[in-house]
Formats: sequence, C-alpha cells, structure tokens
Amino acid sequence: MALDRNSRYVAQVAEALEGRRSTRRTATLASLAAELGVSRTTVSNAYNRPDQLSPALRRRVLDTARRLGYPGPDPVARSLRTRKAGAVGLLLTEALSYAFRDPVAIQFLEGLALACEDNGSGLLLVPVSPEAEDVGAVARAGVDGFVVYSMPDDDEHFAAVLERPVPVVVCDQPTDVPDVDRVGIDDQAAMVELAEHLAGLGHRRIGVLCMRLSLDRNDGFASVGRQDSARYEVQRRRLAGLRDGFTAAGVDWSTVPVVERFDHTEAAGAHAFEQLTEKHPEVTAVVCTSDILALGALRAARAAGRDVPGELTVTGFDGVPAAERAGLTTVRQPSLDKGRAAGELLLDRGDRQRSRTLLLPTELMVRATSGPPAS
Amino acid sequence: MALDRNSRYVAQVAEALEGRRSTRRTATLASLAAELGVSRTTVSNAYNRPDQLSPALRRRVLDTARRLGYPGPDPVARSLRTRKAGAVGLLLTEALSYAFRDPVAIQFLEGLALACEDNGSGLLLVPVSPEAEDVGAVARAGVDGFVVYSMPDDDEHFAAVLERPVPVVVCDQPTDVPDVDRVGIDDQAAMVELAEHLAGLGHRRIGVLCMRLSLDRNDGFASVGRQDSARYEVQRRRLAGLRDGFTAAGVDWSTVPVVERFDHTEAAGAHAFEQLTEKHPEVTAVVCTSDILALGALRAARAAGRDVPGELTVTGFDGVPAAERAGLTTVRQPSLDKGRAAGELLLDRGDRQRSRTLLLPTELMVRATSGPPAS
DNA sequence: CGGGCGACCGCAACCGTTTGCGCCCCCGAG
DNA sequence: CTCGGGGGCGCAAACGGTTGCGGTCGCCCG
Repeated sequence: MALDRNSRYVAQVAEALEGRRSTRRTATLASLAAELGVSRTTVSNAYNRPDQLSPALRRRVLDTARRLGYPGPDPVARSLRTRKAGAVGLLLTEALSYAFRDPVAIQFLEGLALACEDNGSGLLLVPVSPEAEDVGAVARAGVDGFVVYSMPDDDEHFAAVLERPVPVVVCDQPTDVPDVDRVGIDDQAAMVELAEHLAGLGHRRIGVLCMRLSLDRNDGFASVGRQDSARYEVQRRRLAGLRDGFTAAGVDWSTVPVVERFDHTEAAGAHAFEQLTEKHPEVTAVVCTSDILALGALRAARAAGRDVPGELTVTGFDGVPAAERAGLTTVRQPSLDKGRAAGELLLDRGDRQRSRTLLLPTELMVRATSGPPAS
Repeated sequence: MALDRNSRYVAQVAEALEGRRSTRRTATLASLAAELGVSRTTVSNAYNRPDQLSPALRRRVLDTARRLGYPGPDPVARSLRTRKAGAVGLLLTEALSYAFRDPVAIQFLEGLALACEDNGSGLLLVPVSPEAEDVGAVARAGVDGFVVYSMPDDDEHFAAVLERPVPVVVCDQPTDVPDVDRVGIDDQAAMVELAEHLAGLGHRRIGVLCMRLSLDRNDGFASVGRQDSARYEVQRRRLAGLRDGFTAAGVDWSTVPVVERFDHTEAAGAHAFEQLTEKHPEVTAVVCTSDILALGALRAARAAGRDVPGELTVTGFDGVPAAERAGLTTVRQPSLDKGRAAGELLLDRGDRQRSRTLLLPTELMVRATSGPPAS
C-alpha cells in the first residue's frame, strides 16, 4: 500500500518534471483541444463544469492533458475572464516583514487568514517599502479587494488602494474614509477607562510612552501640539483618551510628559522609560500606548531597581500574550477578531450596504503592575 | 482608418457603459485611448515606457485618466500579457492560519517576506484546508513561483504545485524532489550532536516527545516502525539522529519510549510529558523534537514538582525566543535565514543551475534545563 | 410516426494589456 | 534638393480562457 502510494507519487513527479523540462511552450487549452479534436469550450468545461460533458470525454480530456503536461487552465487568464482573482490584498503600515515582528499584527493576520481560508481565497501580502514612493506594487496586485491595516493619514499607498475599483476595508485607521468599511475599537474610550482606573488608585503624576506619532523620527518628548497633529490616528485617540480621563481627575494635561518612540520594540520602550524617568523622576505611573513598549519599560524599571507596582505603576495596551505572562495591567483588544471581521466584511459582500463601521469591545485587564502610588 | 477604429472603440465602450450603468463600468485602456483619440499603445506607453512618447502627450494621458477614473492598467490583464504575476506563492503544511500560531513558521515567514520585499514581489498565502482534497487553490494561484514550507511526503497540494510550470523551492521537507531547490538544515546531525551532549552528561534512560509523524492522529506512544515510516521527514530525521547518537552511547533504541502528539502546542507537550513519565518514571532526560513541546513539558515537569535540571533534563529543538527566555537547552536553527534563503533562491533565478540544496548551520544551545542525571 | 426532451458539445464574442516593428514626418547635413 | 536619421506614435497579433446560447441527435411516449 505504502509502496503503491510511493510509486504513484514518483511517477507523478517525474511526469510533472518532464512537462516542465520541455523547452517548448507549455500546452494550452487551445492546443489540447486541437490535439483532441474538440472545441476549447469542451476542454474548459472538463475542468469547470463537469456536468456539461460526458464522463467518458471528460476522462479523455483529463488523460490527454496529463500526457501533454497541460497544467490546467492558466490562473491569470482565468482571472482576467472571470474578473475574480481569488485573493484579498493586505496593505500594511510598515515594511512587509514587520507584520511578522509585531504580536498584534500577527494576531490580526491570523484572524484575517481564518476568514480567508473559510472563503477559500488567498491572502496577498503587498510589498511596500515605507520610504519608497513606489505605489506600483498596490496597482500591480491582482486581488478582489484590499484590507488595509492601520495606515497613517494621507498615506500614498492607501490612496493608491482607493484608486483601485475594488472593495476596501480598513482596520483601525484611518477613519472616516467615505465608502469603505472599517473595523476597529474605541481607542479613546478604552484609554479613558484605563485613566479612570489609575486616577482611582490615586495617580496624579503620570508619564506616557507612546508609539510613533508621525512619519518623521522623533525619539523624545512630544509636545501637545505634536500629539494633536499626529498622523497616526490610533495614537492620537489613545492620547486623547488619557487626556480626557486625567483631565477629569484634575490633572493638567499640558504638564504630563509624553515620550515618543519611532521604533516599536521592547528596547525602545526601555530606553524611553529611562528618558522619561530621568527627566521626570516624580511620576508614579508610566502609561504606555502599547504592550511592547510597556514590557520594555517594565524591564527597565526593574533593572533600575524600581518596585512595580509598589513603587511605580506600569500599564500597556493591546493585551498580547507576553503581557499576560508578565502580569501587565493593560487594555485587551480582540486583535484576532478584528482580522477575522475585516476579512468577513470584505468577503461577505452579500448585502452591499452603505459603508459600515464595526467597533469591537475592549476590556481593561487589571493585573499585577498597577497599584496605588507610593505614599 | 484610425478614425474608423476609434469610433468602433467608442461605440464599444458606450455600449458597455449603457449595459451596466448601475455597477459603473470602470474605464479601460481602450476607452481612455478612444477618449483621447490616440492608440492603446500610446496609453500603455504612458504608463510603462515614458520615454516612448512626448512629455506633453504623456501628461495629457495621465490627466485624462484621472478625470475618467481610470485606475491604470489592469494588473491581471497585464500579468496575462507579460507572463509575470509579481508574487510568490507560499504553501504551508497546515491550514493557512496556522502559520501565525507557530513561532518557527512566523520566523520563516519574516525571512521570506524580507526576500520578497527586496525583490518588490508580493507574497501570496495559498489557502489550503488540510483535510480538503481540494487542490484547486494552488492551481488557481496567480504566482511566479512557489515556496513550499515543510510538507509531508506524498502531499496532494505539493503534487499540484509540481504540476504548475513555475519554479519551486521547498523548505525542510520533502527532500530529494528532482529539479526543485531546497533549503533546510541537517536535522539528523543536529540531533546527533544533542544526543552526544546528553549522553556525555551521563543520560542513558531517555524519553522522547515528538510532533505528528503522519496524517492520522496518534496521541500516544509511537513504535519504532511508526517512527521509521513517518510521513514527516523532518521528524523522521530528528528521531533518527537521536537513535544514532544514543545507540553509539550504548542505548538500545527499541527501549526508548517515544510519545507523539498531533497538535503542536505547549498544552500538548505538557500532556505528552505526563503520559511519558507516568509510564516511564525512570527517564532522566526528556528530549523533545520542538521547543513548543519542550516548553510544555518543562511546565508540566515543574508543576509536578520535578526539579529541572537537577532531577530531570528537558531539551527542545528550534531555538525560538521563548525557549531562550525559559533557559531551555535546545538546538537553534536559523528559521529567518531559511525563509530569506528560500525567497532568494526562488527569485534570483539568474543562473538556472541544476537543483541546489542549501543546508544552513545549526547550533547546540546548552542552557539551564540540561544537566547530569540525578545519581 | 411525429413531436418533444434531454444530454452533449461548439460558436463566437469577449476579458484588458503588452510589444516588436513599421510608418511618417521633420530636420539638418551635404 | 536629396537623403539619412531619429523621435513619436500606431498596427495588429498575441496572452490563455470563460460562457450565454444555440445546434444536433438519439430516444421515449402517446
């Protein structure tokens, strides 16, 4: 049995190789039809509409195809005719490979992949160089629609996506793009909730670590002006939430130090933490707009001998697995569900409604890195 | 003459527009040419060969395109004509979404993505349902080549890939497929090295936890016969390496218990550990064929009150970040480099050599979970 | 024996571009 | 005035398939 299987496999492979080896152009639907003495329609039907021709003929077609090394209808030609590519494109903020470095992006991707595989459609990761003006890659992508993940405002690539006559759904940002669906969370409200938690614990002197606010690198303190004009809406909204929450608790936001980091890594978080606390040793709570930054800050705090949460509170945002392991107080957002919802929104285009926005719930996870300020 | 031709296009387009006003037929190269009173060639050149027409006309073409909402040449039609899709397909062992759950796969993907973005080509994740016989997805993928990641022997999807007249490079398994490049590591030698390390420490009574050996679920002990006939070559080779290494140290391999798990999760590793130690409490070292399993085993061991490495040695394979954090003794393999190398092998097809195999180095990482057996 | 009915298969019109050449015309040199 | 040359643009043949319909033919039923 196993032997049988193997020999069949070997034969199959050899045959495939032979087909490829030949320098002559690979067989086409037409040449196959000619060889068989039937019409192209019939050959096409043999592959796509088996009920349209007799089983005997169908078998003959398929056998001859195998003999001639015809690999079946060319996917590109088929796509051209049917106007379906069988794939959704994904546009990412960063370089393509970044998607696999950020745990939140990975979760999102997993969800999106789930939706795709349910639908039987592929997932095309569109190659974008962050600095390259080359928008060609998105114009060249053969896809039935785009999912856009967390793009800054006024992005060229995103503009190129909107140019394409295919449906688009964005995740997180930008918001308020006419005629495209969107899935996200209420970043601002989530941050208000977190702020209330911290204010309730008694924190009044806080510091903030946030991700990149605009496309220019600014590894340092971010003025209120810079905060308000951030090109990354998500960061803008999270900061706004903090502002609202702490302002309500009597804190003058303009006195709150906000340290920005261009790179989104734990190392960046650690370094930002040092920068913050060196200049503002009085802060009792360090609020980070992402778990990655918070984990870095946490590490740096403990490396500096600070007791967390006894002496200092550290919080994050996102709810990645590592944050849970570290006992980090954070806001959990359903990243995987966002990905799946984005995919479904794009693919389940049964009821072509007016543009919808889907806001998923978040959850404040109070864990072991937040406590009342040291008295 | 030209007018005649043009008017035909005009009529054609008008007709199309009238037929589908509701869905607003998008402009085409031809309709744009008709509107401008130039040939399709010229419009095409405006996009692809700017030096082939006067700057003034080019500008006029582009402006008119914008006015008409022409999104530029259709990617699919272009692909058909140029015979280039601008994307590489990726075929995975598991369901598409699994790729984002396994740290090793993620690393591989990151490397592959790096190679792709360097080359400006997209990365198409081909949707495969593990159980579905539907091979159609790979036949339908519009790509210039395939990267195949760690497929079992005799896989239908892989066979379908070989059918396609495009270059293929496989990662890890299967090996020895004629005419396809391959990148991987020497799994067997790496395991021999690990075995020698453990044997050198004095371990003679060992137990093994391994990943899925075949497509049928077998969560339990795996006979030597099952080990030898495993459909997953990587697992087969790793076990063979252990066998070689420990046999050389005087161990009778047929007495070594090997526990198999279908699912590749920490929970599975933990459970497998319990199953192993319940039946074989005498083992002094638990060797796992992956870090994930090892991390689960480690957790289970400590939960059971076993001192690692004082009382028990646990080792993994792969060298994922979590393993480093946990201080796990393991074999590090360059997963990211494998991905990048696979991509480069596929894309840098300058010298169409005979099929190459690229074996990357591994490194034994002796850390804090291995030590001499308790006396 | 006529009519109707499936089962099977082919016609022909697209799908939207790219590209190797060839043509035309204007311009400067001889 | 002739002639070579080159810039600028168009011709027409692919590229490889899909599909709404319509045609043919054997067979069954009344």
